[in-house]
Amino acid sequence: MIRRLSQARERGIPEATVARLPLYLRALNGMSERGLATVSSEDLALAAGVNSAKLRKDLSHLGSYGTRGVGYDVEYLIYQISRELGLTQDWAVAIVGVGNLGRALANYGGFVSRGFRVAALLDADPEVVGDRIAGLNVEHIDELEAVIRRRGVSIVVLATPAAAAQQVADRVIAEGITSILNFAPVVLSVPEGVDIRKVDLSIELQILAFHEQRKTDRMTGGPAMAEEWPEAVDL
Amino acid sequence: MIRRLSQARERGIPEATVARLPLYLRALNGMSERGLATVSSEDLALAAGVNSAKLRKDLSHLGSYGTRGVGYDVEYLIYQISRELGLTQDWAVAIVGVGNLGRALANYGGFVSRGFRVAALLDADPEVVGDRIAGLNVEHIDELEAVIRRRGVSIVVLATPAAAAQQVADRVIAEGITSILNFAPVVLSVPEGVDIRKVDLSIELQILAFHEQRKTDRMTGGPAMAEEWPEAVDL
DNA sequence: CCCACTTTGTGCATCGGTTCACAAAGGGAC
DNA sequence: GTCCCTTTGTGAACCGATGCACAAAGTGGG
Repeated sequence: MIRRLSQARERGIPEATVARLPLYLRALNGMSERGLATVSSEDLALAAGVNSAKLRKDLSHLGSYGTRGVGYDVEYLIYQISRELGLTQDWAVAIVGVGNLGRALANYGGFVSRGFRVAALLDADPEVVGDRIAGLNVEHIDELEAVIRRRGVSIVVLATPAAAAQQVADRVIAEGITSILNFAPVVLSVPEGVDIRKVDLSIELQILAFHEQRKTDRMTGGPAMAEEWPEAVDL
Repeated sequence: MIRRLSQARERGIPEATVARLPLYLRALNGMSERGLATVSSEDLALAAGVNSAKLRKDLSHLGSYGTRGVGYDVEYLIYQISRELGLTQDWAVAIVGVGNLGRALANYGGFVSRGFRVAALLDADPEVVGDRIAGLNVEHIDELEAVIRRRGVSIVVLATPAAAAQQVADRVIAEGITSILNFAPVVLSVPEGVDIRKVDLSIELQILAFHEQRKTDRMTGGPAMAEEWPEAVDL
């Protein structure tokens, strides 16, 4: 008996595909709310802002869930993607660092929506420890290990100052955490097997500035005035 | 006369390289503060969390700024990368949407550090209009076009609710803005030539959840119990 | 039952990015 | 000046991702 299924799904969905699945899921949820029963790859791709061939190939990595001539069943696809992403279980998230950003994250609605639950807020500043934010008590960083264990936290969000991030990371990793979302502007060094995702506002701005400069250069000076640095004559 | 320079720099640094330059810049700034005069690709790569061959290739796209046998001059390289990224001029940034996130962004120190200046805060809620945040007056969204023009804003940060983002984007684009950093969880549709960068907290979490699930699966159930969805028998 | 039409799933060419490995280039000792 | 050591800059192989284009599979009408 030939196990056709495994052909597509057997261990390993491309990373680029994984990064787009949440996008598809969001688009599908919108369609579900609007009462759509099925959707074609063309329409879904449009809503998600990608090319339809790419969408089909992405979905084909999960399995063969479409119907030729018809499209994809919206609810069924939502279920499949959710399951693949692990959103059918719920994840307890701890936010470390309750400054402006940590507060914003704690209050961010889209967080809880699907699968994620803010289970703890921690900070080192005695001034904010004990505050009630988004229905949670802010706890002292000394409690970090205990809180992680007690609440079954499996994802940690770092919203601390840069100087504290590595230290906190080391502690949560020692406690068995292997998934970290880091907002602090530092390169964390972590052992094999720990997943770090980094969100860095100033890097995003710098990338924009690069392109913006290119655009305005093209308008005005142009390529000719490319070499206007002080010294540095190169051949 | 052969223009060897253009070989490397002529129009176009790979996108992947551009995304890493800010990382190098941050590492270099740290070294500069610690008084280091030169740095090898090996050391800089380590500090930035990348492979040294990749670092060298990245830098080679800007020009030939290293010295064989020695390494790179820290200050000089900072200057070159800054210039390439367009950080030698300063950019006026407007933040639209002064909720929790907008407030966090306005107060974020690393923002101003190099080249960026928060020049305006705008919101639709009359409750917050007039508030003073991070030394700025919050202005009403009706003033959007006027403020952009008056303050010479060239980068807009969207921290509005999802429902408002597209509308605000349309307005700022009409005003000539071509660089947008979007925190709202929507796919913006924009004309050719407008650069959008998207930061999406819930997508990052979902990607983490995917990997976390894989890891715990491997520990417990394993690959055998991969097909446990209700209906759906596939061949 | 057959035909025309729609839409998926995928083989294949292509592209951009990463990594290896090494020749070329510079520094310093003698 | 010559030799040895260090480190850059890059050619070339490799790898993953993208997009085209089409065969396969399904629907609906007559």
